[in-house]
Amino acid sequence: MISSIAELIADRIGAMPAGERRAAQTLIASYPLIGLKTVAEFSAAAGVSSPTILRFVARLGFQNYSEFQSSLQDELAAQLQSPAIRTLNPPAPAGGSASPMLEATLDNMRETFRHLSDKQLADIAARLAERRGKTFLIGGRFTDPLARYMAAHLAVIQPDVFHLAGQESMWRDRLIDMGKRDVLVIFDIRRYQDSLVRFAEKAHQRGVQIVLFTDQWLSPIARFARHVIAGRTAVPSAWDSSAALFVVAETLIGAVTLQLEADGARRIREMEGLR
Amino acid sequence: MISSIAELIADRIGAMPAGERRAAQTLIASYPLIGLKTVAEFSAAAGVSSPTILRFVARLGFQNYSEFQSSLQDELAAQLQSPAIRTLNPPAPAGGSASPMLEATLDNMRETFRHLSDKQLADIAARLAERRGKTFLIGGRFTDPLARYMAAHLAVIQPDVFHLAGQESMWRDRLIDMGKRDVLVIFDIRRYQDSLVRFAEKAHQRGVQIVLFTDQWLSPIARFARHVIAGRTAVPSAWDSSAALFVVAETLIGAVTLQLEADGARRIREMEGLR
DNA sequence: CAAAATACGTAACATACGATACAGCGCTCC
DNA sequence: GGAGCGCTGTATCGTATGTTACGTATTTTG
Repeated sequence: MISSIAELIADRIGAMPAGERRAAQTLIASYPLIGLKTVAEFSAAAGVSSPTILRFVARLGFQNYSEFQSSLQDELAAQLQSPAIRTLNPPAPAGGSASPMLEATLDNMRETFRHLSDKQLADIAARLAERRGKTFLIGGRFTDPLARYMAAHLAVIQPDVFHLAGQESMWRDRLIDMGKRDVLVIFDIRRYQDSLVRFAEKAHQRGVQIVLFTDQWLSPIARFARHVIAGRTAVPSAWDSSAALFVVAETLIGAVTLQLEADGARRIREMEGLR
Repeated sequence: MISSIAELIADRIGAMPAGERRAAQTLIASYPLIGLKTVAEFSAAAGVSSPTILRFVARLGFQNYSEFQSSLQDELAAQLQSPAIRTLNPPAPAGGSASPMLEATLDNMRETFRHLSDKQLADIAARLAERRGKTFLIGGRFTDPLARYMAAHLAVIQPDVFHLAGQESMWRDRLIDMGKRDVLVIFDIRRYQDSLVRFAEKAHQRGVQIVLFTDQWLSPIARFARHVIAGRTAVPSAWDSSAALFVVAETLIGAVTLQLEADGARRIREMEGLR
């Protein structure tokens, strides 16, 4: 079975005329980047004319050049997004690694943090630590526990931390307490909940700064969010995994704590005394 | 020093207007592929207009969109050519790693699963899937969200799943419903809560099978537990990490789901139909 | 060796793409 | 509360790009 364009080329390169073969070889040599550039650049790199390139992609079975490029991009996307399948060769059973679930989860975390700069985390932590206003947290059907988890920790080290629980109508009543100085932390992954989106929109209209934890496809709430954390959620299971978001949440909790300690927050010192 | 566009964005995202920030977040979320597509596609994905995308790349310092795309391609080329240096973010200065928090968490997970045999997980999953009795879940101050998370999932695929919330006196009243056929899942890490220990003991006396999620030093509840999952919790932070336990929980959820599907549970089939 | 078929490049064409001008809007700051 | 500024989207324009037609070169075959 042929799963990549590279294989497809290898399969048919024998039946190609000279010019197209040069195109094929050029593409393989720096796969797949040349294929993402323009026809003119591709043809120049291969030392042939533009039409030859087009005939080449046509011979591979594509209707036009765009379709060919889209395929390459999809392939690249699949590679970049799932590090586990990055290598063409099976990824070294290395100890026969027990759980594919665990492997996927670890990859998700690495990927999530790869797309998350230290600076971004520091910014969010600073915003949460800066105690001008209140902090609200809320989550969706399966992610609300993450909101609770974060709220439980933050509430220990600073005042005015509220987890929004219960019915939609209950949160809506809290909107009236929210303003520009406040922060709303929302967890929302597929399938995105309309109620949350509506709530986020209203909060946004009131000037509340939103920190969104979502998946890589971005909840529509991203539209209103000041900060977006996009975590990987794909695992070999019937469910999506929130583990990567969980780890980001823990990291943030740690950063906020550190920040407050550095600020010499009296609350922290008092707390130590109480232990 | 700034070596990748991703870093450049992270550096300047704070100083961007809302629309451009959405562009930035969209790009980071599926880096760098969206940036290789057309302006129209990029803008659609970000939910903004084309000019906003162009202003975004201009703000990053590029003369035009092509120059921006070329940079992305060069970056990608460098990345693809040397598979060893795959990471886009500063590739972990050998030990000093960007996020020691992440490294510690990943280690914790590997360690946790190393001490956790497949058979043990399978046994617990089987016990949870075998639907003779009820399933109760409860957690401590910071771990209760984990219990909620697990309950939220299990409740979807099987009946008689209850999360025990609220005051201690409230759970105690539920003891009367518990018997030999039932399972109680408890999350308890340092500092172990007396209330939970007392509750576990009483449940144990009633013949309830206890599945305990705890840390490597083992909560006193381990004494009464049928199954013990000991997760690593140490991280460079003021708090302990529950991430490893979280991943075990997700793994179990997946395993139970699979088991029930295999059993051909009618509920699962009906659920699919409802989607 | 001749004639036909295939391959390839040049040049003209049409489309879709990036770029720009402009107007409406919201926000901040007096 | 009003004036100014900055941000964003709509509509338009010019152009770079993919595409096609056609003529020449090259190879193949009888």
